[in-house]
Amino acid sequence: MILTGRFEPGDRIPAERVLAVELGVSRSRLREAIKQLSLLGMLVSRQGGGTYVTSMDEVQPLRTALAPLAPLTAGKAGYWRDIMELRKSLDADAAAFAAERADMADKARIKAACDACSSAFLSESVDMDAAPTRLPLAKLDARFHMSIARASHNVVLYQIMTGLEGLLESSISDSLDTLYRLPDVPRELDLQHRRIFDAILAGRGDEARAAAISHLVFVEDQLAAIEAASARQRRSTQAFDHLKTMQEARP
Amino acid sequence: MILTGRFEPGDRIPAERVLAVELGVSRSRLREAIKQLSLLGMLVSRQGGGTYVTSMDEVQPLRTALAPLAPLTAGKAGYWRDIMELRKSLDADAAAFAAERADMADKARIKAACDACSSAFLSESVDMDAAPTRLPLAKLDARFHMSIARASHNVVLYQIMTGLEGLLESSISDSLDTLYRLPDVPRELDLQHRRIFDAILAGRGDEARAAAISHLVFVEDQLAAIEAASARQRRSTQAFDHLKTMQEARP
DNA sequence: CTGTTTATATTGGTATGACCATTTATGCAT
DNA sequence: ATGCATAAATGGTCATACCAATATAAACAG
Repeated sequence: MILTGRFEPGDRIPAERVLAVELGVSRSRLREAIKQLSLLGMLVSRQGGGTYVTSMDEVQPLRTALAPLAPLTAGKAGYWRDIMELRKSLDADAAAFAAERADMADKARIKAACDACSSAFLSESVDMDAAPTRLPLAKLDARFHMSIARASHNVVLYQIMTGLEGLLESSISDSLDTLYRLPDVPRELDLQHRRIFDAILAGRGDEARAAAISHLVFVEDQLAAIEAASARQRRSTQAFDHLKTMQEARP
Repeated sequence: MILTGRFEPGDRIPAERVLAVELGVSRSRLREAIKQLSLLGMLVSRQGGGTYVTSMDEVQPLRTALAPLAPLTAGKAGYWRDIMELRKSLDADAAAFAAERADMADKARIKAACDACSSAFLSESVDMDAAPTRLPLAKLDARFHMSIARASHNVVLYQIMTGLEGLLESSISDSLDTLYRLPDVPRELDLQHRRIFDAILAGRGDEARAAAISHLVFVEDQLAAIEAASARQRRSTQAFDHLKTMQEARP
């Protein structure tokens, strides 16, 4: 029905009880179908409010479809390395395409996201936990990259990068939080962001690509260092526990 | 429960009526949850048989999750161009990583897929519709690229490429079928495949990357030509119909 | 007449019980 | 032990009722 145009994005579909009799099925069966479409992000239900057709422009099937799978990857070491490995290519493409195709609205969005990152990154050092309304730094950073992906005018690329972002976040949210609290890292990240943004603004695709790659390499290295440190910490703790157990066992 | 290891891949989970009381929810609610996990490919139900946990090794969440969404992309022109644009990067990465990391089993799989393509491509010209058991050429071609993706040892890359393959197929299956029936195209495709395979076998990453890119560019060009031709055909047919209508209207 | 508050109706979320179709297990006769 | 018919188990569907959140309509105060 959505495909045939009976329901436009944003429309509210008939109530379950109504649609069920219209389709000649029970409400249970209809609900199971709606659940599936909701999982794909095509429908969204609000209790008491109704069920609405998602705007296809902003449907993010990858993200929504992958979300329930995230726990599977939480534990896996190396999973985030796979993601970052891909992002080096995808972000590079996105930056290059954005440099070639971004219109004024795109550039404005990128600038806004970049500025938001700057102010957050640079003010973080002075007033630590200031406004609770402010988004987490990781979210702002992700938003900047997503604005570039959107400016690439490649919907598949945009959706995949959105999905990967969600996966990465659920995979190593702790390390991501740590990343922005390292000394001098926010300043460096902001510099790299500006370099990418300037290249896109100037329409220099190759330069944007190179800047994106070096940015991702930097982030990857930092994350690797954080992971290694936390692993070292774990081993140390375990060793200490072991030692304590031995001492207690010998009173 | 799957994550905590209570249910191993291949196990049969308790009956709905049993599991529902164990979890303290109604059977309807449990069924909706099972439907979602089934959509993700983690569970598979057989009426009368039971519900089983899918082997996580071969779970292809993207493909299964995106399948219902495919019709949305069928009509959109330019959608396949977005996909191909990405594949140029992803296939290049996959080939390069495969050249660096493929073990003997990987190489054997790639060789098998490549040989299957060769025999199918080259025999097609002599005996058209020979064995009905033989897979469509597009499937064989896709399998070759997937074997490379798997050899990259990057599970995220593998899943994304699998998903994109399914999307591309459902997006322009007609044009894909036409592609392998063009004169001299199968021979050229096979040559390019062999070039990629040889580079991977020899462990030359850069060469594999370059071969993959030029291969994708070739395919993209051919598909563009096919699409353009079919569009021309459509316009011509419409014009003819219009003409006929005018003539019939003036008896 | 207007804006606010309250009451009612609508709607999604859940629970329960029943029945059907298919598969699997059981038991009987050979 | 084997083969077949019957019974049990299991997923698929339907119908009904009730709960919770929301939206709409009615009532009310200004």
